[in-house]
Amino acid sequence: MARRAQTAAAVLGALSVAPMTGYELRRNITEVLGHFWHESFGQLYPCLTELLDESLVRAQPGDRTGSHRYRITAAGRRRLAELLAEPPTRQPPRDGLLLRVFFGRSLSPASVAEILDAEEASVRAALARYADIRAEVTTEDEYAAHRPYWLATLRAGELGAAARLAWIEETRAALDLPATLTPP
Amino acid sequence: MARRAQTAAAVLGALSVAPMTGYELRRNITEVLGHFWHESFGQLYPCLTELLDESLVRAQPGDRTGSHRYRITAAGRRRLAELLAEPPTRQPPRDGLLLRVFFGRSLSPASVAEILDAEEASVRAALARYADIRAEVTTEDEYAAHRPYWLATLRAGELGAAARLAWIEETRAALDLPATLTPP
DNA sequence: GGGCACATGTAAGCTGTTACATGATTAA
DNA sequence: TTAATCATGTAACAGCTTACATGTGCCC
Repeated sequence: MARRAQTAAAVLGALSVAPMTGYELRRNITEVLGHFWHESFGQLYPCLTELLDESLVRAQPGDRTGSHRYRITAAGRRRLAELLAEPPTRQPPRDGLLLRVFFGRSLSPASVAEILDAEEASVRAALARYADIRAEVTTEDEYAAHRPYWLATLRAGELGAAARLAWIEETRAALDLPATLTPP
Repeated sequence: MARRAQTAAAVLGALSVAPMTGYELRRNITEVLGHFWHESFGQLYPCLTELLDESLVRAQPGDRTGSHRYRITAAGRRRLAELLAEPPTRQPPRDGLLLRVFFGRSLSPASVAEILDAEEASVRAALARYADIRAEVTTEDEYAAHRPYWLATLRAGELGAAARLAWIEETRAALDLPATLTPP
C-alpha cells in the first residue's frame, strides 16, 4: 500500500466518523490520530480534491463563506474498507535514541545519561496525553460504537510507553548510570 | 538534528567501530543496525564524499582495484560525539497497523483478526532475529567494549516486541476476536 | 565461461516539508 | 481595532527511493 493510499485511508477514515471541513480534518488528524499518525498537510487539500474527482467524498457548502463540509460517499466507504484491508506499509525504522545508545561508547556516560533522561521525560509526557485521551474516549458517548477500537490504539500507546520506561530503568542499571528521581 | 546529520552520525558511528568499504558499510548498516535503523543507500556514497571533503574520514586503497577502505579521523570522532549528543530527530509516527485498528469499525471482524494475525507473525519473526543477534553479540569477543551498548539496543527491541504481543492478545480479547494458536 | 559476491556510483522521478498568500469571522 | 481562529490553498525546495550502469575478482 503506497504512502499516498494511506493518506487517503486516513482522510476517508476520519470522514467515515463524521463529515467535516478540511480544516477540521487537519485538526482531528493532529489531535485524535496524533499519537500514532501524522499527515503532511501540504498533501491534505490535494488529496481531498482527488477523492472528490473519484466521487469518494462529496462537498457541501459549509457554515462560512467559501468553506466546504466534506462527506464520505457509499463508494468512499467501500474504498476505505479496501484500503484498510491491505497490509500496512511499514515505514523503515529510524530510531535516533537507539542510534545514540548503540554508539554510546563514543559518548561520555554523562551524555548517555542525559539522553536517557530526555527520553524518560518524553515518554512520561506521552503517558500524560494518553491519560487525557482515555478520559475523553471513555466519557464521550457520541462515538460509542468506535470506542473499543479507539481504546485499543490508546492501549498500544500505553503499553509501548510502559515498555520504554522499563527499558530506560534497565539500561541505566546495565550501563551503571545514575537513576534519576522518579516524579511523585 | 537534520536527517542528513543523522545519516552522517550512522556512517561515522559505524566507521568508529572498524574501518570498512562503502559496500561493507551498507551491509553492516542493514544487518547490524537494521532492527532500529535504515539508511537510504542512494545517499551513502554522497555522504562518504562529503565526509571526505570535511576530513572526517580518510580513504585508503582497499583490497581490490578501485575499492576504498574508509577510516574515521580524530576530527571525525569529535564530530561523531557532537552529533550523538544532539537531541534525536523524531520521525513523525505513521503506524499503519494502528490506523487500521482505529478505523476497525469500517472493517469486518475477520479482517481485523487477519491484521492482528499478520502483526503477530511479524513480531514473532522479529523476536527470532533478536535471538540470533543476542547469540552473536554475547559470543563475539572482538567488540566486547561495545557489548553493553549493543545489548541495550537489542533489549529495547525485545521489550518492545513483548509489549506488542501482549497488546495483540489484549486487543483480541477486547474486540471478541478468536485467539490464534500460539506456536509451541 | 558463467555466476555470484564485491564495489562504486548516478539520475529520474516521486514525495514531503515549509513557508507563504489570502481572506472571513469572532472575541477581547 | 486587533488578535486569534477558521478556512483553503500553492509553490519552491529539499530529500528519498528505485532502478540502473559499470566493472572486478573468485570459484566451479
